[in-house]
Amino acid sequence: MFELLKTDGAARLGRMTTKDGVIETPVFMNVGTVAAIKGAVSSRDLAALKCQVELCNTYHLHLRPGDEIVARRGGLRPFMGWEGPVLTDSGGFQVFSLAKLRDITEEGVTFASHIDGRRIFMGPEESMRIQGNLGSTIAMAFDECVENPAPREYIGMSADRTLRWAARCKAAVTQGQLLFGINQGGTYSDIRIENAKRLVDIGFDGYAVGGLAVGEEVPVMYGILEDVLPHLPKDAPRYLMGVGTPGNILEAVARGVDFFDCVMPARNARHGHINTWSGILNINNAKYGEDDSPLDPMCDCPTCRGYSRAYLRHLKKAEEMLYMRLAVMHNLYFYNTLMERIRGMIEVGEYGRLCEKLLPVLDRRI
RNA sequence: GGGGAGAUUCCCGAGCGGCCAAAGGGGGCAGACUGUAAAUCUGUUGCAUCAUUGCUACGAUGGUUCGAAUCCAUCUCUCCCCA
Repeated sequence: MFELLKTDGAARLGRMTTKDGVIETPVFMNVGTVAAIKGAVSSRDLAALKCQVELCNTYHLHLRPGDEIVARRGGLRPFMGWEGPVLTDSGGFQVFSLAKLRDITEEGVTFASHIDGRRIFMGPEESMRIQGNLGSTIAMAFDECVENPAPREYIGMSADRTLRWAARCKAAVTQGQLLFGINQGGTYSDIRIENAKRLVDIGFDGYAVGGLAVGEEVPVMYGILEDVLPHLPKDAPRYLMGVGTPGNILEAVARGVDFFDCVMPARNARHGHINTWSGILNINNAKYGEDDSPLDPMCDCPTCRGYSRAYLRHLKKAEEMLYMRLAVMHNLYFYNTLMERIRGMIEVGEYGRLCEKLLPVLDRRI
């Protein structure tokens, strides 16, 4: 299962062994919500991008193509041609992102499908059944992700309900699937801590911190991590959901997080923001029109090995889909390489030095 | 040769006496994006100025008017129809 190999301060080097493959942590999971990385990047490409885990979404795949269709193809992994581990998000984030299209009760959430408006009910049992059909390596508990800031009494009520849902998820999870519980509690540390303790009492294969990076200030997020992580078992992986920028990841690893996922590298790439080891480059900018250097001279991803900024900018301006593919591949490679460097530096006990070097640089605009 | 239509800001295109530096697109420039309803969204786009404001602009020139992109005259150029 999960082995903690080494620590460097609060930063952890770990290894999670699953039936679908080994995950070296800290890890960044590459987001393919509908069983596809947006930007025409295939599961085959992912291996060349040092991806370890692909993340897919329960809600989206339940709507289309339908989880039973996926189940009949043997699950997500054979369906999308990815041989490594898959984590499925439970649909809890859609309780937040589709807030205008849903209604919550103790039993679960009724969504108006964003595709055709038809009513979809999803509660803990439904989410577990769907994730079982999807055949993911790791299933996530069905939770309510609440925007920040939110009134204390709502957060308290919601976190309690999410906890009851977590217990129902544990009872309903498909045999052979790993299940991570999700800590909630908004920006209120006492609610978070109490919630974390009770989550640990139920017992999960891993623990996620959810409901962060949804409106609160970044230092508040770091504070919550400092308060909550010490209450989670050391021998279980911790997953900070939906985070974040390279700087966010460095800071969170320094506080003891092992798993990450985020749409940023793919979405930002599609929109022109390119991660480099000197900061964020916006390929839309006119100054790159005749720049013959690669996106990042320090990068050896397939994009940087073959194409110039001038060409990428042209493809972007011409709205050629090749732009997206090349840019998304670069950013994912960057994130996965960042995680590799993080692991390497924890291993040699120099994680602090890596942070000193990279933190002032990676999230800055160039 | 005869008859008709038109020339607007980088482009297309609306406006047809004052509320016009002039709608709306496009393009350009810039910004946002954190468990993806996102190949999306926002701002900006004559010059000068912090701003008030000033200057230059609706093919050209002249005119009518307190006031013209809008009305009149002439000119230049485009397009369509008939011979």
